[in-house]
Amino acid sequence: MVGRMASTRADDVYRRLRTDILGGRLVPGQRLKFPELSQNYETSVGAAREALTRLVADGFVRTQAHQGFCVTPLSYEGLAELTQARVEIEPLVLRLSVREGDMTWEAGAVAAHHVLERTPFFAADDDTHPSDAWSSAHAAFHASLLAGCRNRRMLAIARSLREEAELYLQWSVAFGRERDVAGEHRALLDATIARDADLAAELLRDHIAHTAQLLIRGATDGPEA
Amino acid sequence: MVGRMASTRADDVYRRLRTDILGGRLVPGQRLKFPELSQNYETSVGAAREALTRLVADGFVRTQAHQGFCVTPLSYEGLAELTQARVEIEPLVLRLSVREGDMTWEAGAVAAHHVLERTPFFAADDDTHPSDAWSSAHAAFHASLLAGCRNRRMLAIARSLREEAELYLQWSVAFGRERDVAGEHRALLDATIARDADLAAELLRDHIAHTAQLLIRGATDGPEA
DNA sequence: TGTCAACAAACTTTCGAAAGTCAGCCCGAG
DNA sequence: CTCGGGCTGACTTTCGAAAGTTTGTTGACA
Repeated sequence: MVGRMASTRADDVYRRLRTDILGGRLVPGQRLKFPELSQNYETSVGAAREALTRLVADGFVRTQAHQGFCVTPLSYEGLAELTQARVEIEPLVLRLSVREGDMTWEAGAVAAHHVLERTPFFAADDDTHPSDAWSSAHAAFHASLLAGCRNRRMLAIARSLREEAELYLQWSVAFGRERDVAGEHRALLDATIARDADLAAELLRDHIAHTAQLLIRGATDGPEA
Repeated sequence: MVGRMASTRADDVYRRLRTDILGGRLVPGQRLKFPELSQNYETSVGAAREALTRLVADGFVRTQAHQGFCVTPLSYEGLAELTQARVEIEPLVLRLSVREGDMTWEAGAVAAHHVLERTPFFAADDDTHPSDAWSSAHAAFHASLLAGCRNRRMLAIARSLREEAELYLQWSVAFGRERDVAGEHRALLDATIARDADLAAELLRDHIAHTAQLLIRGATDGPEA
C-alpha cells in the first residue's frame, strides 16, 4: 500500500461486531467465543480481542477475567438506570444544542426528521422488531437534535447513552402502534428549531420516559426482553 | 495455580499505566511506544496494546491508526469542555447521592474528609505539584461525596470526568496557597451531610468552576500546563 | 447415593516473531 | 537550490501457536 491506511483490522471487526449487536444479530447474553469470532469475522484472536475490549468500554459487551466475553444482557435494572441517566443528561445536552447550534445544524435536524417521518416502523417481512431502516433513521434523528452542542465530551456521553437505548428498543416487543411516536418527534423538532430550550428539554424528557415505560410494560406482558 | 485468577496481565498493565499517568510519571503528549512499554512494564506487545486500548476509552490516551499511542495532551479547549461537563453533570449526581445515600455513605464521606483535611497539599520535597497523597485523598473525598448515588451508570460518568480533572490538577502550576480549598471542602461536606441538595449542588458547581478558573489563570501566567 | 479429587476438553490469555506501514533521509534530476 | 522518488530504520499491527485457566466429566471412595 502506498496511501495512508484509513483503519486497522481490529477497527473493522469492532465496527462489524457493534453493528451486529445493535442490529440484533447477536443476542444479549450470548457468549462470544474466540474460535467462533475469528472464524465468522475472518480475523485472528488478537484482533477480535481488541475489538471486544473496546466494546466492553462502550458497554455493549461484558467480560470477566478468564471467563470470556458476552453481549451485555438486558435487564430491568439496566433499563431503569439507563433511563434515569438519559432523562437527566440528554435534556441538558439538548439545551446546549438549542443554544449553540447554527443553521447547518438546524438543516441537519430537519433533514433527519424528514427521513424518519417517511421510514416505516416495521419491515415488510417482520412486524415484531423495528426495521433496520427505522432504527437507523431514529438514531440519526436523535443524534442530529443533539449535534448542535459544541461540547464534544457531553455530546459523546449523550450519544453513548442513546446507543444503548437503541439496543433495548431493538429487543423490545412491538409497540408504538397505538402511540403517536411520529407526533412526539415532530413536536420535538419544532420546539428545537424554534429554539425553545425549555419546551424541547421537557418534550425530550417525556419522550424518553414514555418510551421506557412502554418497554417495561411490553417486557412484563410478553417476556421477550 | 489452583484458585481463581483474580486478574489478567493486561489488567495489571492497564492499572499501572493509569496510575503512572495520573501520578504524573508519564507526561501528557508523550508518545507511548511498544518497545519501551513492553520493557518498562515487563510484558508483551499484545498485553500493552490491550491496556492502551482501554486507556483510550477512558480518555487518558489518544491513538490514530498506524501512528501509535500517546498520553492525551492537555489543552485549554480540553479543560474548558471538561469543566463545562463537570459543572453540568457532577451536581446532578451529587443531588442523587444526597437524596439516596445511607448512613454508611455519610460515614464514608466524613472519613474521607477527615483524611483530606490532615493531608498536606505539598510533599516535603516538592512545592510545585500537589503531593501524591493529597491527590489521592482529594480524589477519594470527591468520590465519596458522589458514592451515595445508586445509579452506577451516572456514577461512572461523573467519576470518569473527575479523574480527568485530577490530571489537569496534577500538571497545573502551584495554586491554592491563597485559596481556602479546605474551607470549600468542609462546606461541601456539611451541606451534603445536612442533606441540603440545593446548597451542596451549588457549592460543588462553584468549587469546580473556581478550580478551573485558577488552573487557566495559572497556565496563562506560567505556561506549564 | 453423594462427595470429592483427578482428569480431559474447551476456551482464554499471553507471547514473540512476521508482515505491514510510516517518517526521515539521501540522492539525483530539474 | 528545490523537488520528488526510493531507500532505510523504527515502529505498529497482525497472526497463530504455546501456556494457563476454567468447566464439565468420570470414577473411586465413603
